[in-house]
Parts: sequence; structure tokens; C-alpha cells
Amino acid sequence: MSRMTREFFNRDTLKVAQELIGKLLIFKNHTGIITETEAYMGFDDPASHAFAGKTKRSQIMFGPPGFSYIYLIYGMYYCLNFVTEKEEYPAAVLIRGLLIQNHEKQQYIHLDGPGKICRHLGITINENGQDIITHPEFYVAPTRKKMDYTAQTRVGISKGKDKLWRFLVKKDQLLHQLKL
DNA sequence: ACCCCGATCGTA
DNA sequence: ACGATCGGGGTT
Repeated sequence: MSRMTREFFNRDTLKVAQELIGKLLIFKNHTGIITETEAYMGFDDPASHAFAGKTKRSQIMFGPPGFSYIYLIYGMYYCLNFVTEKEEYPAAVLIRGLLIQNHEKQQYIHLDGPGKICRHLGITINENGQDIITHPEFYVAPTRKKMDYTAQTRVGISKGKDKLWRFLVKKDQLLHQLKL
């Protein structure tokens, strides 16, 4: 199966975040369509974990593109990101929505929220720092589907609220996928 | 050692 | 509207 290359992630983070919408996320025996993303990038984004500089946690964001960045939030939930842009420029895309089909394939489940996605797929801190360009069972793959999306302000942050760096599929597009 | 807070979620 | 739950990062 074809997959996204390192060059796909080695680009402007807003572009990557937008183009990840509608792509497939594969993790072990799970496959889902990405329906929502958020961009965190650069040295001047107060909502980014990299805003405080390079630390033990954020150093992965300063590394090369195409690696997973996973962190624990609120002591309970893991969030999945993919590192973007060239090395030394801190940036990543948070995966916030995933459309998956259950084993009976009769219906879709929409995982709306980064914590729900990791909980359902079984992604923990153990998957932090994985190379999703070469990993055999953890990567992003292209699809034929083209899904329209909208830009909104990012969720759950106290600073950087002005930026429209959240991207999510339009409601009718999602309903179409859900076959409702 | 201590303190504050957080890229969330389920329940009320 | 609120509590759960704990690691990260800054300060003492």
C-alpha cells in the first residue's frame, strides 16, 4: 500500500494539516479517515509545546518531519501528532478526528477528539518518536476521496486563540461518509 | 521540593 | 459547569 513520504510532511504545516484531511491513518490493525487536524508551529505560537524552547518533551517537534509526537494531557489522555517541516523548525499537526468502521463494517464510528482516537487505537507514549515514513504498521496513506473542510480556531488553548489553524471536514461531507 | 497548569473527556 | 489525574516546566 502506498503511503505519504517524508517530503509530504517536510512542508508548510498549515498545508500539511489541510491535506491530512481525508487521508488514511493506519496503526496496527486499525484504519481510519482523518477528519480533523490542528497546526502548532514555529517559535511565536504561544499554544505550541515548542514555545518554551527545546525541552525533553518538545525536542521531537524540532526534529525531522515524518515522526510521531505523542504526549499525555490532563494526566489521562494521549494526543497524536505528526512532526512537520525541516529540522530545527518546531512544528506538528495534531490529529483530532478519525472516521473508522467497526469490524462488522456495517457502520462508521466518528472518534471526535484526540484523546478518544488514542484510547480507541491503543496509542500511548510508547509510540512517541516513531518514524511513520518507514514504520511497517504506523503510517498515513493517500485516498481518492476529496473532502471539503473549514478552518476554525483551535480548541482547548488559552493563548493563540486568534489563529484559524483548526481544520475539519464539513458536516455534510462527514454525513455523506457516514452514509446517513 | 513545590507549585501551577494543561493541544481532554464524561458526567451533571 | 466541574472534577479526574499526573507529567512538564519553571521557580525556590
